[in-house]
Amino acid sequence: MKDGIETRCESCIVRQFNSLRAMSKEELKKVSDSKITKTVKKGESIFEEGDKLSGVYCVRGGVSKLSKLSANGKDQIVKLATKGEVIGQRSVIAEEHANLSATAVNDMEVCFIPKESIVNTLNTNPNFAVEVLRHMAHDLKEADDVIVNMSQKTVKQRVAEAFLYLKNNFGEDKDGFLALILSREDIANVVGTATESCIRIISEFKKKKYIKTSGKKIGIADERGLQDLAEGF
Amino acid sequence: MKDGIETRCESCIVRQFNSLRAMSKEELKKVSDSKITKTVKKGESIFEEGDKLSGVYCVRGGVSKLSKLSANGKDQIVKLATKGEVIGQRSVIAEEHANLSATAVNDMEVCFIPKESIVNTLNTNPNFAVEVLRHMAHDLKEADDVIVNMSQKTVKQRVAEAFLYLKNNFGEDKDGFLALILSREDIANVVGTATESCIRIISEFKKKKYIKTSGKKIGIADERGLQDLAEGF
DNA sequence: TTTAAAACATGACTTTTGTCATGTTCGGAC
DNA sequence: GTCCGAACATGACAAAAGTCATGTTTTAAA
Repeated sequence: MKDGIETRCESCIVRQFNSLRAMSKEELKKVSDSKITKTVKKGESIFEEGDKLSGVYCVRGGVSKLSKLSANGKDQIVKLATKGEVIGQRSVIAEEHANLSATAVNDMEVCFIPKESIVNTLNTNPNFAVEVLRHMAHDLKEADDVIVNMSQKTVKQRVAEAFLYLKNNFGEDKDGFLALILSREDIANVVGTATESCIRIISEFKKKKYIKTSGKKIGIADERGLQDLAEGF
Repeated sequence: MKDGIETRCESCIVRQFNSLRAMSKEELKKVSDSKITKTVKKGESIFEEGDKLSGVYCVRGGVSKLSKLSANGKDQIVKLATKGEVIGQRSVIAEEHANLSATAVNDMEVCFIPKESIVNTLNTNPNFAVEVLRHMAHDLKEADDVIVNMSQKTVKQRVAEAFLYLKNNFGEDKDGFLALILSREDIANVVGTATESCIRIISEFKKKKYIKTSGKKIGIADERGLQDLAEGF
């Protein structure tokens, strides 16, 4: 992780997507003065499970995977955080060590915001607190939905869902391939399965024309078909 | 669900366990004046997935399961809420329809608190907002951990964990049986497996002396053994 | 450009888990 | 007490998923 170019939060577009937009001008100025912009290269870690975080990270660009190592040695990816999302919030608010590790999936630019600015604003600006609460409520709903999918859907259904999720949240390039490129292993870790099983299912989907591939790029060829599959038809 | 006996929030012990303790005397008085105490009999529903909630429910006694129906017709139990917990909070805060159904696992007493009292206090009392935020942060961590367990542990490990969880969170009776009695089907729905698989594993655990049973009561006989099993040894 | 490591891919086999069928036990209504 | 339905239990089998082995292709570094 390396320090990067200075920018002001006040004029940062990314802020529109996250709870920082509920801050007052003065609060934002304080945050901006105390923040540090950093670049994180693909594969590098932002923080590790168990770390004591002294602040949060606002994602300006790139994508981070939030994952947790399980006893069997596999890294379950719990969430993918992209432009506009704030990571590390939960640990800072709960005053706990990080429960998840954050790793750059591709080159990233993040702003580190010391926790004091966040905690102070939380304690004095109810608008901000409620805004953060709303975001957390949303994350919790998503997590609950993931629990249901993990426990009730087959691996094949979950892989299909993962592709639809990637399309809806990260979009496609001009040739119709998913804009976010993940390794087969990462896909397996999102879905919660063995890498080999994941690869096998990708091969099957390709054979059945649900998807197309080109190198490690994957494109959705039959969205309706994938949807039906994910729903269990 | 039936209306019950009047009590005042100000003197309710249950409040100590939840975010209501961050309310001021006056705020609490308003809540107390607007709340309705209800009794819910075992098996009855408090609210259903998709309902528009007009308030939250504070659990005074008994246990509620929060579950979601999946496409395959099974009801995944996402959380068990007990004395002191507030349910429906997430939906009210996010201003969304309920994502989960709440059903009484045994006879319950709950207080319905209209959302206005909650929302007003959130917007004006940062202490309360932060307190709610902390609880939500805790729930989110738990949900993340469940995701990892669901995707990386075997059914056997998850059943073992479920028993340890029930012991730690609901305790045991004088004879060493788990105080919270769940049907085999409910256990299966917590663990995310077929009822038959769950029953089979219970039989196996009994044979191997990890647990003892008496009717539908289950007692932990070898906690260390169950822990090792849950960790994958 | 060569080359070694990592990522991708597939076959063969095992283990885990789900499903269907069937039977038993238990608890409450009558 | 008798009866009925729900919950519990178990066997037999099928399907899903994991593991191990092995080979191929990419990628990135020397």
